[in-house]
Amino acid sequence: MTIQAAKRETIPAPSRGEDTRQRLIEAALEIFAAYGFEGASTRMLADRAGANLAAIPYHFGSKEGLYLAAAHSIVEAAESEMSPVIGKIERALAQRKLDRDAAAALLHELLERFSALVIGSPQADSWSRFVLREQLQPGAAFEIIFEGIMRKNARAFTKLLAILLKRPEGDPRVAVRAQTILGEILVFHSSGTAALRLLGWKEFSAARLKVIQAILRENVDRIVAPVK
Amino acid sequence: MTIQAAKRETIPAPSRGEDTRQRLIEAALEIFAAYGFEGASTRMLADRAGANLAAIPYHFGSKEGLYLAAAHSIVEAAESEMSPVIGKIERALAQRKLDRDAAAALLHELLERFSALVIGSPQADSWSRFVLREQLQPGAAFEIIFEGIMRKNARAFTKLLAILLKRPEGDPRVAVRAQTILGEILVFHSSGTAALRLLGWKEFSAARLKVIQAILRENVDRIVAPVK
DNA sequence: GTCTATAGTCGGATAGAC
DNA sequence: GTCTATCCGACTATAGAC
Repeated sequence: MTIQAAKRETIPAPSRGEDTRQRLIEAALEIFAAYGFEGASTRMLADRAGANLAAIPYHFGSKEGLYLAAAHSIVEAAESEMSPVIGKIERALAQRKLDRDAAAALLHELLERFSALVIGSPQADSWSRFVLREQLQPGAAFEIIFEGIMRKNARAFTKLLAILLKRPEGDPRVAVRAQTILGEILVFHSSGTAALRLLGWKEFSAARLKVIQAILRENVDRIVAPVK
Repeated sequence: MTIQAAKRETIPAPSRGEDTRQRLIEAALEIFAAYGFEGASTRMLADRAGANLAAIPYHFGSKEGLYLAAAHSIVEAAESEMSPVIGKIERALAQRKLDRDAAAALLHELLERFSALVIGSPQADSWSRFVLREQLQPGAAFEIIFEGIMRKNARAFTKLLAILLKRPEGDPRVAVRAQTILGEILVFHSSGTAALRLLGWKEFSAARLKVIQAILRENVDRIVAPVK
């Protein structure tokens, strides 16, 4: 193995420019999520990244270019986080007719992973807020995120749900129900401030995430339970 | 009855200043909801209200003063919309021990009213977005809204839920479940853009609100159903 | 690639006539 | 109370030295 080949396999030593670029994207995720596009100034962004103001137009063309680059980085991160479960579900759906128990197990795994991502991980806090803001005022970044993550995940989720509810996949009632279940998770972010206050909590610790996940699981089991 | 007394009972002829003030608040609800505090400019606000730029500092002291006045107006509107149900629930809780069926009926009424408010009414669209943005970045307006509406409504909701779940009111598992159920409704706003696309809908029409409400009701009934 | 300096724009708020 | 005109600060983007 040549030194060149070895280098390609390990983390490549980032050039100075590439490093600045990366730090700017990380700063952008935090700052845009916290203050919104207009609320964030290029000075804030550069300061947080430890970079120069002029580095933004240099690397990304404009403030908006940096914003879109941040959206892309969310897609990449969410993709790598969710793709193991999504892949497993897609393979299961393609290969054989899923029975109830197998479908329920996959559904639980999907929701647990998703709730941990949305509620638990401190890094994902910025992602959720960024996405939430973009939904409030959808622009080019919304297209990137919707096509990059949401469509594929929702599709896998809806298919599993259709099996459990014994309804055709295209039934709008299945899709609506999928949204309501996702809402049970997302509320802890979109209304997180109010939720924490009403619960008398200071933050969503790991222990509390477990409490939430247990209830989410119970709710879902009851919602998809066969009618007797 | 004197003319003066008659005037007091009908809508009072608004003075020119009071009228401008009111139009500015209405514009503020729309514009701040759509673009956020920083994204909205005083020029946009004045134009939408058909008022002069200088009217904002004159009537409200500053752009922020107008923002807080808009928050207050949301509290008043939500109060008048929800208070009939909330009052009914509070009276029922105070006067007698509620049985399951009565509690369930009140819960359905509360959720139906709330979902119609959040998803259905076109005016409420601005309110929800305004509140959502304020949760993303809580400031003085959040206090006004939280203390003015959220606490009282959540309290009534949680008490009903505690009865149906046969658990003490203070049980965090009851409060968490309350949040998840609210999430089923709120998701159609906070993630409305994505939800509409995934459902293949253009907007939430009255007929579609009915579909959503039917599913919400079914979900809630299953969630609070007694364990067999 | 990174820096300083600055151009050019737009924002919120004010002054003062009416 | 309402208007026009204007100030002043903050912003994004660029130019050009290093």
